[in-house]
Amino acid sequence: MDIHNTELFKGVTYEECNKMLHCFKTEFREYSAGEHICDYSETEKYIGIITKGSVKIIRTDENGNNSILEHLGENGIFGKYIAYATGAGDGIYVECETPCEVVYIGSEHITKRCSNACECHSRVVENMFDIVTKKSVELSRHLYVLSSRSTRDKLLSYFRLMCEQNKNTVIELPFSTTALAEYLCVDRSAMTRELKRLKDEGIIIMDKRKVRLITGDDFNN
Amino acid sequence: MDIHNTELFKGVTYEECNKMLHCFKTEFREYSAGEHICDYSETEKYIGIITKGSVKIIRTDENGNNSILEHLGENGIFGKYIAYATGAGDGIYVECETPCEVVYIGSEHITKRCSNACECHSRVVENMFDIVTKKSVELSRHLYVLSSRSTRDKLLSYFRLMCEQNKNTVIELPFSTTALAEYLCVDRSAMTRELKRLKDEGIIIMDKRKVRLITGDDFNN
DNA sequence: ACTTTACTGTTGCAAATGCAACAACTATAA
DNA sequence: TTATAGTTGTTGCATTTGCAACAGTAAAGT
Repeated sequence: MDIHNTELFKGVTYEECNKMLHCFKTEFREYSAGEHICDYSETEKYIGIITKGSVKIIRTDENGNNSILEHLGENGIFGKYIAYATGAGDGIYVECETPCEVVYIGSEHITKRCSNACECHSRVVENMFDIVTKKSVELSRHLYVLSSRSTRDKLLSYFRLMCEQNKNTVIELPFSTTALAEYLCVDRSAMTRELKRLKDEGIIIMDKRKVRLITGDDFNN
Repeated sequence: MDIHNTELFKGVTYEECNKMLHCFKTEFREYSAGEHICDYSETEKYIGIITKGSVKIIRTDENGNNSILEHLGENGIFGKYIAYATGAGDGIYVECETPCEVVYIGSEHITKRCSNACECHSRVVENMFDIVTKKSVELSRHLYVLSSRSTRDKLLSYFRLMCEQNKNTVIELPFSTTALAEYLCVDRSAMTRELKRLKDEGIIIMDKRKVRLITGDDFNN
């Protein structure tokens, strides 16, 4: 994906974008699968935009256990403004998943205005706010799901959120059930058991990764 | 608190701030305790800064149950850029807690640059990013705590985060234990039971809202 | 001073959950 | 093809947890 078409430059013409990119002194780098891209603590002064491939944001806790905080594909963004909480002995780093290309931009270029006060620059700032806000909503959604006390309710609120987002009563899980259990922070086997109950009780219909929610008001479509 | 001293205008001189405030066409309003300030869905085009008193952000779910998403005191900010996830039938609104004063600013004034390209305006943008990022970190911290599977681990990771933040092995809970249970999304009585166990096992010492974590390496200070 | 509301501590019990372990299956790489 | 790693479904069991209920205390308002 061309950097001109990424979310950060949405609504900006090709020419304007080029001018800005030049003005921003961007850097470009390529990585191969498995490569360590950077430690998150180093990203205090720049953002990275993934224009090709995918990366993982990984937390390593004091005991050396890894957990994946996020998958970022094309158009994904990390670094300044996109922060994660860290515990005491924890480290967070960015790792290349599939061969990828990253464009780096110094964060001061985003906020500082050049003397021209170009209109397009305002647009970039707006876009950056959109991106950050979207991330917050994502976190907030996750929190919303986790605030349910039982596995059953976690599953149901997750399904409901997804259905609402897709404006549909059928959803396709974006990851494996193993990963879903991780997302919901519950034991996988216990979750499978609960899914079985939901199926048996006719509350959901599930086929592979397709899930249909059977609600009281529209069980016939 | 004077609007000039709020986080959004940090690092901006009094005069510059005045100019901007004039340029921004801010609005000012006062509310009395219990008053409904606004529905969160209306805040698509502005932000509100609390210069006096406090407000609550409240979610009402489809069954009419209320839950407090956040308390905001002086310097607190809500509206555009500060988003919350909503479920299907949920509504989110802002309610006055103690008599308060709110300054409203149209969000377009923050991102758009005026023709002067004043330095101070960049500073405001930076500050806004800081505020939003801080919120994200807060969400991320909450998520981190909730990702523990047991009540015990939730308590411990919460205590550890607090200790680290305060650079101390003693913390003072910022809310009642009832509210803590809500924050951890666990049953209050079950949590009290677990706290008792932690005390009995000598892992924590607790007196009212003061908690001391007894770790392996520094049990004597 | 009295009323009311909120907070805290406790307990019994049924139900939910994490954990461990195993087998079947799929996908991927060698 | 075989080997290897990852995913899924299942079950027994000990433990944790939510829930309901009650009593005592603290705080706040009238």
